[in-house]
Amino acid sequence: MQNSKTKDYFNPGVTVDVAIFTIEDGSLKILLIKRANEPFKNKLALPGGFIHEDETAHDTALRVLADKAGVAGVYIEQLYTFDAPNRDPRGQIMSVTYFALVPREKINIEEGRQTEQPKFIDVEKIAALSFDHSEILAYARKRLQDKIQYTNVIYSLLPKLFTLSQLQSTYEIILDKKIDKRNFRKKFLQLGLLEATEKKFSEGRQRPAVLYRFKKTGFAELKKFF
Amino acid sequence: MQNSKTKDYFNPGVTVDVAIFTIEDGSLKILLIKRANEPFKNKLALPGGFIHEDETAHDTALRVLADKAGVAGVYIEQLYTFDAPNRDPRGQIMSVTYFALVPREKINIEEGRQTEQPKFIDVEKIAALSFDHSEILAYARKRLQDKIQYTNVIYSLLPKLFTLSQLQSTYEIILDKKIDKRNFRKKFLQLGLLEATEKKFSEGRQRPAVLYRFKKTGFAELKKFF
DNA sequence: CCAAAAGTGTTGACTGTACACCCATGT
DNA sequence: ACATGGGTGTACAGTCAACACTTTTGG
Repeated sequence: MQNSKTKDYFNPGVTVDVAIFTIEDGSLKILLIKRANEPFKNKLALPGGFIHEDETAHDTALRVLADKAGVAGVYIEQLYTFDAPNRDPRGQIMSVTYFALVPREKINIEEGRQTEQPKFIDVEKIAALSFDHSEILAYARKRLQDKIQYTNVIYSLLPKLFTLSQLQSTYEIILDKKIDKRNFRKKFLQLGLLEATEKKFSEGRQRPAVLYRFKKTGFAELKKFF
Repeated sequence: MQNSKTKDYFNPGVTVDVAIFTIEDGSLKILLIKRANEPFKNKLALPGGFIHEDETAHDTALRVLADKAGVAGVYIEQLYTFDAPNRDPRGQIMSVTYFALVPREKINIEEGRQTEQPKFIDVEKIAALSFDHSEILAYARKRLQDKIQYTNVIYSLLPKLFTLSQLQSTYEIILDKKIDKRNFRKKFLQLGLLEATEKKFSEGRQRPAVLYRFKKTGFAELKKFF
C-alpha cells in the first residue's frame, strides 16, 4: 500500500486479541492458549495476533477464531482498544480486542496438535493472564453481562434447538444470579423471539422438555430484558 | 522504545479522532475543522491527529482537546476503533475514536488563529465529512443518546449551576424528543443526584427558576433513566 | 394586567417480583 | 412408587405515562 506519507509518523504495533466465550458444564468458559514464546512464555493468554497488511482488525479476529477455535460465522464484536504504556514489554503495541460467542458444539479444537494448544477455561478459575489480558477479560465479561440484557445475543451461545431451562441457565451463569423460573418464561416468551417445536428433549427420568428455536437468527436490539 | 521484535510485522498508521460535543443555542453541536491539507483539503473533519511515540491514544485525545478546543479535565471516553480498508486514501490507517462532552462556556477557541480553525456545527446541519467521519459521528451520537439514559454524564454538558428546565432541554436536544415536565422533574429529583441552591435564575419577565447543582461530580452508572 | 416560563399531583396502565404446586417421564 | 426437572397463575408493589392549572416575575 502507498503509505509513504505515513512514514513520517510513529506507527505503534497493533495486535488483535479475542475473548472467545462458550458455555460448558454449567460454567462460562473462555478460550486461552499457553504462550509458546517470550514474553510470558508458558503463561496463559487470550488468543490473538498481529494485524497483517491489507487486513482489518475484524479480519484478524476472524482469522484467530478460525485458527484457534476452528469456527466461522459466529457472533463477534469489537470491544475496546487497549494501549496502556507498559502493557507489552516488547514496546508500544496496542491491542484491538474483540469478543466472540460460540456454542460449545461448534468449536473444533484439534487436541494436542497446535503449539499453543487452546483450551476452554472456566472464567471463575482464572488466576493471572499475560499482558493486560485479565483486564480485557474483565471488560469482556461486563460487556457480555450487559449485552444479553438488551439484545438477543444469547442465541449465539445456544444450539439451534434448546429448552427454556437451558436458556435460563445460560442467563444465570452469565449474570451469576438465580432467576425465577415462572417470571423468566413469561417474560422471555412474551418477547416473541422463540417458537416451540414439536420435538422434546428428555434426559434421565424427568418429564421431557419442549425444544424451542429462535424465529430469526441475527442480531437484534430490544427494549429491555432483566 | 525497544520494539525490534515488532519490526517483523506490518504496522498500520494509527490516528485518534475526537467527537467533541456541546450544547449551544438549543442545538447539539460538534467541533469540526476544515482540513488544511490533502486528502480532503478544505473539507470538514473531526479534529484528530497521529499517535506520537510513547503516547497513549487517550493522551492523544487529550492533546487534541487542548489544541483544538482549549479545554482539559472534561468528560472523555473511547468510542470505537475504525479501520475499514479504504477509509484513508493514504493507506492503511486506523482511527481510535473518542468522544468528549464539554459545557460551551469552557471552550476556548481563539478565533481565526489556527490554520484549521475549529468551529462548532449543529449536528443536524452536517452534510458530508472527510474520511469515514460521518460514520464516526453517527456512532458517537448513538453512544451519547444511550449513555445519558443510564449514567449521569449529562453533568458534563452543563454549567455548575443550572435550572431543571435547562437540564430537561439538554435531554430533549440529545434524545430528539419532548419529555413531560412533571414526570421529568419527579424522576430526576428522585435520583438524588441534585441539590437545590439558594440562588435563582431569571431571564426576562418570567418567574425565576431555582438553580441546582450535582451533589457529586464524576461519573456514575445508574439503574435506569428514561 | 399580561406574557412567559416555573412549578406542582393524581390516576390508570403496565411491568416486575414473589411465591407453591401439579405433571410427565424413567427407573 | 418415587425422584427429577418441566411446566403453570395470581396478587402486590413499583414504575411509567398522560394530563392542566396556579405561581411568580418583568415589562
